[in-house]
Amino acid sequence: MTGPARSRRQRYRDQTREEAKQLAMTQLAELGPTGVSVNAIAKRMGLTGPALYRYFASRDDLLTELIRDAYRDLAESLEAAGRASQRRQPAARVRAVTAAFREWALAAPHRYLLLFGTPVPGYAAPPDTVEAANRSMVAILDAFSALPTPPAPAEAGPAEATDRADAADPLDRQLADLARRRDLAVTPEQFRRGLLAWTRLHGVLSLEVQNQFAPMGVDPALVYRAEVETLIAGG
Amino acid sequence: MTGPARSRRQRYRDQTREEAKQLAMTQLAELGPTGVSVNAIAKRMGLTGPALYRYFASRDDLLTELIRDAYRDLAESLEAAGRASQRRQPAARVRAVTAAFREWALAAPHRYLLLFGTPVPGYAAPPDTVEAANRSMVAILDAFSALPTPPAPAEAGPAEATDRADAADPLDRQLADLARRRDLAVTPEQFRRGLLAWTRLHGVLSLEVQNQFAPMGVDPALVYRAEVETLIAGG
DNA sequence: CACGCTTGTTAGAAGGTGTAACAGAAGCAT
DNA sequence: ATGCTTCTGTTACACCTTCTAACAAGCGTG
Repeated sequence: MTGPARSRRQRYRDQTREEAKQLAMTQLAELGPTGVSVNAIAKRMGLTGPALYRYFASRDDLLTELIRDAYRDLAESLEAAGRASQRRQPAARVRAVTAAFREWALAAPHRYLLLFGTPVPGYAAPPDTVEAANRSMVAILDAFSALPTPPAPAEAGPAEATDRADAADPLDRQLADLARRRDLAVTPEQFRRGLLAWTRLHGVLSLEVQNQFAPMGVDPALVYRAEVETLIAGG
Repeated sequence: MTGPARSRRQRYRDQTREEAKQLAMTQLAELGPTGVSVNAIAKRMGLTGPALYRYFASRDDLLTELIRDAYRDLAESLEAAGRASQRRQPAARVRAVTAAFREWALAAPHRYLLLFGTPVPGYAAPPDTVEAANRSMVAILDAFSALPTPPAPAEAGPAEATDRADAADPLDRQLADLARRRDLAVTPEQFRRGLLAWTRLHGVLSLEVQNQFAPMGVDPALVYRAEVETLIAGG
């Protein structure tokens, strides 16, 4: 679990980096993404500005680190919620994981926006962040894939090929491909539901976190709940 | 239609402001929200930095103006799509308006993120922007309210009070209140569907605009279409 | 002990926002 | 037309930012 016995210096270095990141997060919360200033962080740590550049190559590098951590933290929260509700009914699991998602977002709205809001300056997300995003996606997918397949409310033909689902819809075909490529044991229907969960819940949270519901007098919690229940019911 | 015969100076002033805003938008597209620099804009206009402060009180003021314009433009696009499809079937109208929404977002992703991404610095949205957001919301709501009421798939009791919908669900009650407060002639069910359209479509667009679908190998257009059709089918 | 890597310092370049003080042009009134 | 006022643009400056360069001092290790 613990690292390979870091040297005294390494430990101190890690500690300094950690402290800087923590201060950056509070600065992010207080002043927004543009308010994260290497200089200010350094001063609060009792250092001069340039000293921090021994620890982070640039301001972007620091932000990337925050994003990386946030992704990891989100994935761990969702996975933990999944594990904690492992032995419960599928619907209860879905409720647990989706609730964890919302709680994570509301616990630190700026952090949520760091991941899903505007990318900061010109800023291209490093490739490992997309992998991290996938971990969260899989956690949600996982919870949803335990649900029974929805009744499929008589789409076109009643006895039409539901089993030969691959070719039916182009989206289903893409999802089947993707599942194959990533070795995920989910049907396209399950994948579709997980994906829609992802986009729908994000839709609500993204607006909630930015207070876009408040002026409308609508309680975001109710909207979120409605979406979750709709998803559980089948889509 | 045209203003009250602005004076020569006023016209020139408006023209200068317009030019600055246009340059700001291209700067926004090229460098992101933090790249919008009053100084750089002024220089590109053949002015010195401080000169532009005669036209905009601050950088935030300029950004607010861009946001205001963007909201207005979005609302007008949606309303135009609604008008253009006025005499078509309800489902076709919904497809037209939602397509207009997506096209508007993709035509200028940075502009979309200006409205629905991270609020720029610390930045509090001026009150008139929320009103502008509502105009777009109403345009979408309008398209959806022409759809036939969904079959309501046997919720709890079969013959239960669907007419007395107010008290049934807290969300429906909030929506009914809101509709009353704003003099909107929509039922809670219609309102609910419009609101969900808003959040769901935003969910897809928000992720698409930030290329969060690309690394997954999923075509956002298909996801969007799926959401639209689901909404048309009843939610 | 002595050498070297790491960490910290100050100085400074380049660029940003925004204010102050001033010069000149445009509009308006007499 | 002349004069007054207001608007527009200038330069100079204060203060902030990121980030590099050059230098000093400390820690760890051979």
